[in-house]
Amino acid sequence: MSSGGKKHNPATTRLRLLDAAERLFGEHGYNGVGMRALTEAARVNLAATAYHFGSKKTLYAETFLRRFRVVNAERVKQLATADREARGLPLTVECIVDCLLRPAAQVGLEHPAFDKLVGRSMLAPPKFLHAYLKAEFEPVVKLFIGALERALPAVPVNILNLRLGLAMGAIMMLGMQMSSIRMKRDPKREAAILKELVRFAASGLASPPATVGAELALVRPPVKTKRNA
Amino acid sequence: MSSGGKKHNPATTRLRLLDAAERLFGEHGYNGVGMRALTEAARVNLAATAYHFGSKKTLYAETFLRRFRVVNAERVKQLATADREARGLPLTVECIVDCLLRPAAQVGLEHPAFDKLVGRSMLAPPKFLHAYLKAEFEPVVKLFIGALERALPAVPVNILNLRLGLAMGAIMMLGMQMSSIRMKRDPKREAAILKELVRFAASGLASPPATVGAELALVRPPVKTKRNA
DNA sequence: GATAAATTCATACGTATGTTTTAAATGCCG
DNA sequence: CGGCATTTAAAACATACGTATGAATTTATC
Repeated sequence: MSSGGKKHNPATTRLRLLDAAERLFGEHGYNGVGMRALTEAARVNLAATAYHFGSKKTLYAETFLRRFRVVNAERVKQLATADREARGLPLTVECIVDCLLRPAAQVGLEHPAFDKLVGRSMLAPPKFLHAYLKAEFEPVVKLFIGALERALPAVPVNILNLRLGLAMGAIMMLGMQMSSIRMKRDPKREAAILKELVRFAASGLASPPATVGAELALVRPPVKTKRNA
Repeated sequence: MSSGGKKHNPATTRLRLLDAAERLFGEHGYNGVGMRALTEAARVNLAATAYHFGSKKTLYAETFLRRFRVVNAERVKQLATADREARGLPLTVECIVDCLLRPAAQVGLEHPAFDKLVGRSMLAPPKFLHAYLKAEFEPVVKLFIGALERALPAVPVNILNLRLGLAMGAIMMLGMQMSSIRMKRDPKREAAILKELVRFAASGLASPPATVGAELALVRPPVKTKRNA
């Protein structure tokens, strides 16, 4: 770059872009929003995206990571707290599921636009997102699967993996419904719905396996990585 | 149209378009596929979409309806059969859920591309799809909610509605996972996974309500229609 | 207050978008 | 044969796309 340029507010441009991206990508999908519409909604120059994020794709990825980083950190923290307070005893399934879903519900309620974005783009993320998401989620999933294994020794781990996926589908569905309803926030109602969601997911996770396990051998085929315990 | 034109095969053009649309829209989303790419993949003239479907949007909608019509018809049929064989007794939850999920799993396994399309576009369908989908799904949902009410008199109907939505999220999640795995079809394994899914969903549906019900009063706000019982 | 770095700006580039319009070419039915 | 529906190729339509450029302007540092 040469010199020069005009900065109206110090660093709000990044945030304005992220907020507009969260809302618009959630409403119309990645390919449904052009840079013109996006930058105008953010009241920002067309070239600002390239300057602050490098490309539209990177902005999209950052829109996810900004929130998921805090969600996943909170998940890990709540699970650790619960684990500490249990003093060696295995956690209940409802407790584990609560640690998993509460932080997501929290962020979803505070940012309904993000809920919509997740529902729209998380089930089938564009290929360029895979790397970002894998890095962000893998360790968290590993942690919770471990806790579930200890809480449900009777359920084979591959079935736990399958069921955890189903539970994540459920929460996305709920997020979509909630975010498209739009009403005044009501802590009592929100707590009740979260409780319902936790109950639903925990119920499914803890139910006696429907299969002997051998027939399900490959719900997920073994991922071939170098370091694969 | 003037005159002229060349017809290679009698009426395969429609089908080739629908098949290519199912695959490509599932892989890249509605806005991620251009008419040029689509018609070339279908080995069909660029103008064929306009001729047979009128527009890209209509083709997209027809891609959904072609399969959902058979899925929903099969759902209704299986529920009716089960109801007849029960001779007045209320159906079990697992049976109802089986009637709901088996036809979808069937079609999903036979057409993995459609599974992908559903997972990508069903949670947050483009606005122009709403009308089509509502007309296709509303009566079926009403039917199954009725059956669930009879099977689970202890669970308030608004909670049933919520949970049914969660269950649909779970099956979409499963469809996505399955369709992205890709392996030789294995009837035993497929049956086992369907059983797992049914178990998961039925478990969640039948669990004792976590809330007293009043606090949840408006999971879905009352839809204001003219004819609203 | 000067100098340099960071940021914003307006604009332009090349390509792709969905749709429509030409025209001619083909198969089918009566 | 004459008419009809379908398919094709080719081109044009106006608009939108994501990104790059280089200067203008603001902020930071001395």
